[in-house]
Amino acid sequence: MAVGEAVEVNSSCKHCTLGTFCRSADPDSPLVTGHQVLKRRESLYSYRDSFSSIYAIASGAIKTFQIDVEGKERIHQFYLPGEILGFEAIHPNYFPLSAMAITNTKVCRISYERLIDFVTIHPHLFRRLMESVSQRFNFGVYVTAATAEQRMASFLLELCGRIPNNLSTQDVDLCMSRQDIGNYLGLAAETISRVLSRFKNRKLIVITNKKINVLDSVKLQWIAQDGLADPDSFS
Amino acid sequence: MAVGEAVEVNSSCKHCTLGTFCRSADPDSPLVTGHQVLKRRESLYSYRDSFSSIYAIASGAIKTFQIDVEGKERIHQFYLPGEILGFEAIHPNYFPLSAMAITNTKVCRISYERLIDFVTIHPHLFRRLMESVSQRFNFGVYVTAATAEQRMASFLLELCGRIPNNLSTQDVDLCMSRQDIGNYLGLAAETISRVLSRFKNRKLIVITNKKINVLDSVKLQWIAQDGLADPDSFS
DNA sequence: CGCCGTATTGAGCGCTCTCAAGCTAGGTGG
DNA sequence: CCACCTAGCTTGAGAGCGCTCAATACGGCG
Repeated sequence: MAVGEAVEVNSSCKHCTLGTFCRSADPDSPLVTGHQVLKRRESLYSYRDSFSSIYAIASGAIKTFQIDVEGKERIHQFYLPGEILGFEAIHPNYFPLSAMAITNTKVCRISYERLIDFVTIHPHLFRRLMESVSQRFNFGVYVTAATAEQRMASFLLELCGRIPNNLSTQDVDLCMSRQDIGNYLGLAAETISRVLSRFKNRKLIVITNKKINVLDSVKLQWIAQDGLADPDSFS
Repeated sequence: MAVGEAVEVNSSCKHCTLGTFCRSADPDSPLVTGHQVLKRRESLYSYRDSFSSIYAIASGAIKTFQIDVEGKERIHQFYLPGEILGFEAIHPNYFPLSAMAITNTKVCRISYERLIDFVTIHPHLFRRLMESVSQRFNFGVYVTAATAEQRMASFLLELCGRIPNNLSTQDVDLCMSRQDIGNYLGLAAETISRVLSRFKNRKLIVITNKKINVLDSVKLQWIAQDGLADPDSFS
């Protein structure tokens, strides 16, 4: 997509970190310098790619990850609509993690140099950016929790809160595979499957294919906090 | 310390994220609005404290953590001289984690509102700040690694790279307790002790009290990457 | 309808945890 | 200056959670 092309607005834009900044600039120097449409499994950038832009998710979802010598994938983070990825690349000046679409995805490219200019002119954009960074620092604080149930409960609750337009905050679209969740939480895919089944049997959630409906977020919070099974749990 | 007081320079300042910005302002409106000296175990801020400032470490070290219902501590991050903490509090507008000195420590307080003003005037400060944020995002990517040895090796190597003035990059001052390291890596303190002993027996490191000397960073990197013991390891 | 990737479920093993007992180092007071 | 005291570290033994390997079930897509 050519630089300066008009930026269309879609439903997720109104929840985006950038707010209206991506559309408020003059046509010759927009903040968002292009879009990219990715199919599932397509790469946004790869380990050691040179850095010049960060990206905002317009729709879909992206995972950032490393591959170890044995070929095992360690997922560093998932990114959902409205969220920004690529900050990791600023300091080393290359991407230290690879990024791949886990579903059909559209991203907005933000030139880092242009972002610096914008921030200087618009203090409010700096606020938005730091809020996004701040939120990101709070993601995944639970990945070292003692038990698999603690990690999974925390993960589900966090996802509920991150999904834009989630009125009920009860329905989660599990766009990532069990393997991906496992690679994020430091657990085997089979363990993810088992824990979800246990949650289902305890009537804490309903699983319908890739969608999860949280029935009892209070008990999930208990589990997330201390890993103790609730009194009336007969796995 | 009164606002506007002259900011003294110590050895760690020249490696600080803020660079010279903390001293470059006019006396009526400095970026650093005060200092705080903490003894070991003293609290810098606590969970749910209201947010108005972030902090730069001048000397010493700080840990940020949560306490669960069972009283177990989960450490989110360690902060060393020159590093900045408190970003997590921007979005919720309160501190979602507690912060405590793990050794005698001195911090510089940075008013967030003043930081916003400064960034607008000084694009270079924005660059420094984003570099710091970027670095921080790359910390601890290994905490979900499969084995305890992988996590510990990665942790040691990361610490080597983070210590300011570390010419050899081989000596690490382990200012935190085994328990703290365990709470950070999601392992028991006993496991930390055992892994360090194994590294010592394999002649990968030398442990003298709280100091660690890395003898074979190459093998540590192998362990960090795939958890495989090297051929000549007789734990 | 049949294929293939993904998810589920089971059995057995192994790494890490827990519990517990020494050990070490640093600080305190006689 | 040394004995004591305490907190932290080390090391051992046994148990348990999650991993691996494997078989089966499911579901999307041609």
